[in-house]
Amino acid sequence: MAGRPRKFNLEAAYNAATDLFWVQGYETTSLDQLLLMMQLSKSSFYQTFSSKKNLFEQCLSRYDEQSVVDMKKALAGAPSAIDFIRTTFSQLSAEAQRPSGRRGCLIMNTVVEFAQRDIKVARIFKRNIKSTKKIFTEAVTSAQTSGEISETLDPAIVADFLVTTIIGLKSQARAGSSSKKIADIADLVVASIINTTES
Amino acid sequence: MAGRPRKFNLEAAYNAATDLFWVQGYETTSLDQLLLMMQLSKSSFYQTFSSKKNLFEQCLSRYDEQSVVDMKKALAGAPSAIDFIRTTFSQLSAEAQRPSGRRGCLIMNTVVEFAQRDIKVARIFKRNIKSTKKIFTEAVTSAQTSGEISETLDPAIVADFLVTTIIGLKSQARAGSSSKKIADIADLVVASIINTTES
DNA sequence: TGCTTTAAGGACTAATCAGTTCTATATTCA
DNA sequence: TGAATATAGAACTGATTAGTCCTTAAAGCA
Repeated sequence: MAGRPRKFNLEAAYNAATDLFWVQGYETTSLDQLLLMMQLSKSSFYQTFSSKKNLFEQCLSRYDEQSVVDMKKALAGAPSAIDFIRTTFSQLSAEAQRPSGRRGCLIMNTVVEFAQRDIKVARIFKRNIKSTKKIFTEAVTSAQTSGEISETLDPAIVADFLVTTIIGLKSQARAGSSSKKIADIADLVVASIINTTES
Repeated sequence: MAGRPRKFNLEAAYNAATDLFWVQGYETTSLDQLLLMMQLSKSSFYQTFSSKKNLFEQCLSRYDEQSVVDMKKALAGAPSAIDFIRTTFSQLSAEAQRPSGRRGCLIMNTVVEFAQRDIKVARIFKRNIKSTKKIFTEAVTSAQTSGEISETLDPAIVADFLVTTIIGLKSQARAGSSSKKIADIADLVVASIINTTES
């Protein structure tokens, strides 16, 4: 057993592919572009990833997992729950200053591109939304306990509201809205959940 | 001069094309699908619309103009500015019950698909955002005068905030979120701008 | 040395794509 | 009637697509 070991960096190849899909979408990204960016021959590509579609699904899953890990880490490391929320939103405007922050959300981009017609994509989207919502629900509940968010609000709905605004803000970033504009909106979002009572 | 008059309905053809692009996006929609839905021969298609890209740009422009006309009409016909805002958001959840309400926003879908790489698309997007924002700014200012929204808030930022949440909610609708969920979030959005003070 | 696997590259397939060209027919007005 | 335009349909082009196949070389381990 045991043959020649893989020469290229699998992680780097996935990242290169993800970056391309993230900027261009699935359909618009050609195999040639992938091979170029991933620095792979066609042979190595198909031996490792089977197909363009399969690679894409793996990139999506990895993106999902990574983003959830990042958020959990951010919540766990934050001084308070409301601080986590505040930081999450202010990061959106900071990131919008770099091209990499103007790619939107890979999963939302994909949902827009594929809409209803791909079950695997829909599954990954639902999993990601569920995980994200859970983290924000925890944060909101915690902020309610410490009195920063009104207890009259349903934490699940506030979480959905926050996720919705993040989707909107990331879309705006992809569309080219200024970092300043995104910062202003983000501030209003955070202020609104702090001051709002009764659902 | 004067030859045989056009037999097919131009308006209906545009609408059929727009519906297809709206659901599927530009790249994924093939010429064959367009000819089928528009009920046109290839000859008539190219004679009338020149190219797939040109038709798409016209569909986008028409969508932009129509949506702005609709919003202006809604604002003008509403009992009050805050009522216009409330109705706009409750319509989002009502529409999400029908498949036609789960297509998202054609312009935002297009921006996600094309991102930075198409100037004409970017222009239409900016025009639409500007018009939409202007209408909401008017509504917010009016609601501030009548005391329903705090005068400490910047109407331009509140307008941007509302546009952002609409984008987020329409994306969620396209992604398949339930009408109930959208209604809950929409209610929170409206409540948040009514109760929030200081920007 | 053999077995196994990776890698690189070139040739190729089969499908699909938007768009063009051509012929024949239909319908309007002057 | 005749000029002008619309319609229909078929044939075709040229480019691009993802994916397969095959050959040759390299690199690991037993």
